[in-house]
Amino acid sequence: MPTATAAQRRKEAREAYDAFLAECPTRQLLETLSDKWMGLVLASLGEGPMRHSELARRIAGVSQKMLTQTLRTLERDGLVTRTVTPTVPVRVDYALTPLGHDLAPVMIAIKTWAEAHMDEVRSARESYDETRPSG
Amino acid sequence: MPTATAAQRRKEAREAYDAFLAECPTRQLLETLSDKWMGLVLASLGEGPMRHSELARRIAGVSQKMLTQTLRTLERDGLVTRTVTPTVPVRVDYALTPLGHDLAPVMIAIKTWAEAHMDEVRSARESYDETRPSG
DNA sequence: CTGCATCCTGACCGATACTG
DNA sequence: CAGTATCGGTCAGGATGCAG
Repeated sequence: MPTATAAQRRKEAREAYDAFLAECPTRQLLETLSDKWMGLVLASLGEGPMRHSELARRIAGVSQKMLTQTLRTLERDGLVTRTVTPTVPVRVDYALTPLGHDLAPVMIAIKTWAEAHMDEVRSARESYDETRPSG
Repeated sequence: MPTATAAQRRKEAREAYDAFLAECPTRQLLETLSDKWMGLVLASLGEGPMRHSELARRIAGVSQKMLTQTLRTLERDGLVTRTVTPTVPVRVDYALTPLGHDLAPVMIAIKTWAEAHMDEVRSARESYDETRPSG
């Protein structure tokens, strides 16, 4: 079809997606991105490539299992590359792909927002809890 | 201490918060914001105030329970206002607070990103799954 | 229409042990 | 060091029924 360029088709596809619809695949992607550790992992890797153990140290409280699971999902979704160096012991490096680099700033923005507005949220909570101490 | 203005103290507090630390309250706030329906609710209300039933319709697949729960959290955190009009039947309107208006664009950005890059993620998944069909 | 309480299932996630 | 597998407790969250 000579009139439909790749760019045009991409644009159409983009407009067809709507995360407000339950059946839309973007809904599932949005939920994946909203997973507990996604933001922190992406924010970490946004600072540069890291080894598995470095990530575990950077992101306090994440279990080895959850970290691996999160990284696997990110790898499958094309946001992160996994590079194994077959030394003894093995060394595994993770880095953002171009797609991952595109997303990372957005995830970092949420983290930054949370850190910047924590005080306001806190006082809002205090007001709310005072208003209804018992229900 | 006369040299520490309110603005300065606020700045210091902001710098002291770090979501990478497990004990930091922002970690919990980040998890709250990452909850399943937060993004979609904030994105909806970013378009303007809405009634409970309107939100339920806009956000396909959300249960009444989860919607109420999400809205309560948002209200408590000072991101959303809840206005009850004591008609029969009751009418309840939700709207973003200034703080909510500050956050909404960031949440919308994630939703938009997901919709814009769904195709790339999809093909990344296909490649990944082809590479390891049985593990 | 909006919201609360209850029940109940399944998924998430941490702990642990084992492989390369 | 990095990853997989298994077990088990916890809890998110859907369904339902009732209230204002």
